[in-house]
Parts: sequence; structure tokens; C-alpha cells
Amino acid sequence: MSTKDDQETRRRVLDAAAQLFAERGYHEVTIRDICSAAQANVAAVNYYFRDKWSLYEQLIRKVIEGAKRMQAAAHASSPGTPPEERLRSYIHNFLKIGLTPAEGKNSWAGKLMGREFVDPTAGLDLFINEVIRPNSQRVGELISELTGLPPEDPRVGACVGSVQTQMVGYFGPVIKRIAPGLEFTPEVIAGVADHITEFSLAGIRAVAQQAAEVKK
Amino acid sequence: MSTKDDQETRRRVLDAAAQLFAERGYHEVTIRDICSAAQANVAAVNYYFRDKWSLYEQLIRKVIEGAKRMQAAAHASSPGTPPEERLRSYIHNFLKIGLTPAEGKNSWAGKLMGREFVDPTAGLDLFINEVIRPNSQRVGELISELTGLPPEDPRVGACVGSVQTQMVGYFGPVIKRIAPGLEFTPEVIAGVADHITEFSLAGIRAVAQQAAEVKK
DNA sequence: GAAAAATTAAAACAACTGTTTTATACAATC
DNA sequence: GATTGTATAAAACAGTTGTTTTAATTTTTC
Repeated sequence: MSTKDDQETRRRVLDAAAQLFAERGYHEVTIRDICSAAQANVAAVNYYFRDKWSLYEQLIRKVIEGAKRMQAAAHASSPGTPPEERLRSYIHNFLKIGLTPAEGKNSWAGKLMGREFVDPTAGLDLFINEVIRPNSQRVGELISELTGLPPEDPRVGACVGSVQTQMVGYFGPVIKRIAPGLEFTPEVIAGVADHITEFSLAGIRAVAQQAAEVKK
Repeated sequence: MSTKDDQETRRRVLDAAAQLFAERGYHEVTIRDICSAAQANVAAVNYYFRDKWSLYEQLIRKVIEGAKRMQAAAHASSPGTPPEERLRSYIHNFLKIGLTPAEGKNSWAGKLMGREFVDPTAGLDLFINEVIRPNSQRVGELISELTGLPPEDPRVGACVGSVQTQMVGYFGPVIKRIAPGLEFTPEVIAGVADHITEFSLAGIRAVAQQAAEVKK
């Protein structure tokens, strides 16, 4: 029926590619790197996946799927939860996905996402459209709820930006150099999430208060 | 005495390189691109600057110098100014350097700095050590003053991170795709700076308040 | 104005990239 | 058991990169 090793090298290539892309980014990884790490021939990538990009795209889509599932789960938190706690769990979840270091099986996914913020490819557009944008909208609704401002208000958009940039900043290349020894253990991640949450909630309330004063 | 065009092609190459590097980043610009834009021969880069990297490094160092002068001027604001306003002018200055669109003569400098956050090279290390780090320290002192916490306190560091990431976020690739039509006019920049300032001041005060409560 | 130095131009180099081709081994199908 | 389809391997290809070489030209120096 099936071959002795039924697409086994295909999987090896896929695994090696995930690992390497997550570590170094799309442009810094060659087909030869991948095939060498997967102990396969140079032609394997073009044989199983049409070309280098299609291989990468397949991985990106996996990441997006995973992120969507995670976020859906996170947003489905008990409907009675106050917006403050919904914001906190959103932030915590986002950081957990992206910062948890590589060990478990799907650890490359978060790294790859972070990579896209640093060394963007066309994959970033996919990611933004399917993950970031819907999330921004929900965060916007949350902030709208917290401030009493309509979701389209530019001040709400600015707050969404402040929340997102604080999170994304932890993926970027600067943090690693400013704080080289920083290990992202679950406790550290939770601490970061708490800080961003408290910091942002205060900022959001200030914006709301100022808006109310202007209106008066 | 001096040549008819006294290193004129050298300057042309340098100008073209600045423009192109700022637009596309180090890796995406070839020597041939530069020389073609400068209407010089392919060998010009290697003749005047030893190699591609040395040319780039020279530009990075110019950026750093300019940024240092700017920051020094910004920090030398009247000594009686309250920390809130010092923070605001710091943020505004940083954004102005980095976001003001290309037209004037030295416009490429800010773009190049932003590029390093997106597509980092060894130049980022120089920039971090000579610009970001000293600035972070001053912002840390500012926040220390605002919160009453010692500068080494991790909570102060977290606040510094929140301020920096909000600013750097506006350089990244995500903003351009979330808000594609956004033009960074002086008014928009001032608006962004004001938002980040108010947002962050509220966050900082919240951290201070929580710290005071814990102590009690 | 001749010799020396500096600059520009054109071509060639060597290394590397993604991809394709060709050949060979192997399993499955009839 | 010959044929067909699939998987691996090795080699070659075509394009691009940064860099160097070799000549020709211009400019400076004496």
C-alpha cells in the first residue's frame, strides 16, 4: 500500500524548515540549509513543495491557523467577564503564543510570527489580515467599552496602537539586546502581560477622562 | 590644487546609497543599484569605500552623530522644566527624527534608523549602544523621578520599555499596513507624541500608585 | 610637456542563490 | 516479470551578488 517511509522525508524537510525559518527568517535560510538539516537532497524542496516560497507559505498558514484557534479560545472567555480582565487575558495569550521559548513541538510557530515583524515577507500581510486585524477590532471594541468612545474614534485607534506596539515590541530585535539575559519563562511572560495590562488600562482611562472633559 | 570634481562621484555614491538604504534596507540594495543611481561605475563603491559594509557603516555613524546632537539639544531643555514636559519633548523629538518624511536634505537619516528596527544589521548594535541605551537611562531617571522608585527598579525598566516600544512601533512594518494612508505630517507626529505622552504618564502614575500601596 | 598618481570604465571572477535536469534505485501494478 | 510511477541522488544551469583585475583616461606634480 503505502511506501516504506510514506512521505517521511517530506516531513523531515518541513520540520527542518520550520525550525530554521523561525530561527533566522525567510531570507537568511537557503534551500541547501534546509535539506542538509533534513538529511535530504537539494532537490527535495522543489520536489515536494513547488518552490521555496510555497514551502514557507505552508508553514505561515499553519501558524495562522494555530493563532486563530488560540485567540478564538481566549476570546470565548466567560461572557460575564469585565473588559479589564478580557484585555488582560488577550494580552497574556498573545505574548504566550509569541514568546514561549522553543522546546515543545509547536514552539517554532510563535518564533516565526515574531520573525515576520522583524524581517517581513508577503507572509506578514496574510498574518495581519487574518490575525492582527480581527484582533485589533476586538481590542478596539474592548477599549470602546472602557472609554465610552465609539470604536471608530481615532483616540480608540491610538489606544489600540499603544497596546499592540507594547506587545509586538517584545518580539523585536531591540529587547534582546537591551536585556540580553532575559528568559521568557511562563512567570516572566505573565509579569510582562500584567505590566502591559495595568499600564495600558491606566492610559486608556486617562484618554477616556480627557475625552469626557473636552466634551463638557 | 583640487580636482575639477574633487571627490564628486564619491559624494554622489554616498548620497545615492543613503537614499536607497533608507528606502529598502541594507540587504535589499545592491552595489549595482547604488552605482547606477549615482551614475558611477560598479567599482566605485569598492574604490572609495573599501566594501559595501564600510559604506553603510559610514552612513550609520552619520545617523548616530545627528541623533546624538538632536537628543543632546532636546535634553538640554530649561532645567526648571517638570519631568512630564521633559518626557513629552523627548518623545516628540524621537518621533520627529524618525518619522519626518523624505524631502529635506538629511531626511534619509531617520528612515535609516527605522530600517534598522525592521531589518537589523550590525549597525543596530552601534545605534543601541550609542543612542538608545543612554536615552533609556535618561528616560529611566525621568520615570524614577515621576514614580519615586529607584532607577534600577524593574518596574521602572518595564515603564521605559512601554514608552520605547510605543515609539518604535511607529517605525515598524505593521503600522504601514494597518493604516496605509497615514502621512506623517508635523501635526500628525505631534498628535502621536501627545497621545503616547499622556497614555504613558497615566501608566507611569498607575505603576507608582501600585508600588506605594504595596509598600504600605 | 613628461612622469606619476588618481580616477573612471569594462570585463572578468568566484561564490552563492533557487531551480531543473538527468540518472538511478525502488516499490507497486498489471 | 516487464512496466509504470515514485523517490532519491548527483550534476548542471542560469541568475545574481560582492569584489577584483586590467585598461584606459584624466589630473596632478615636477
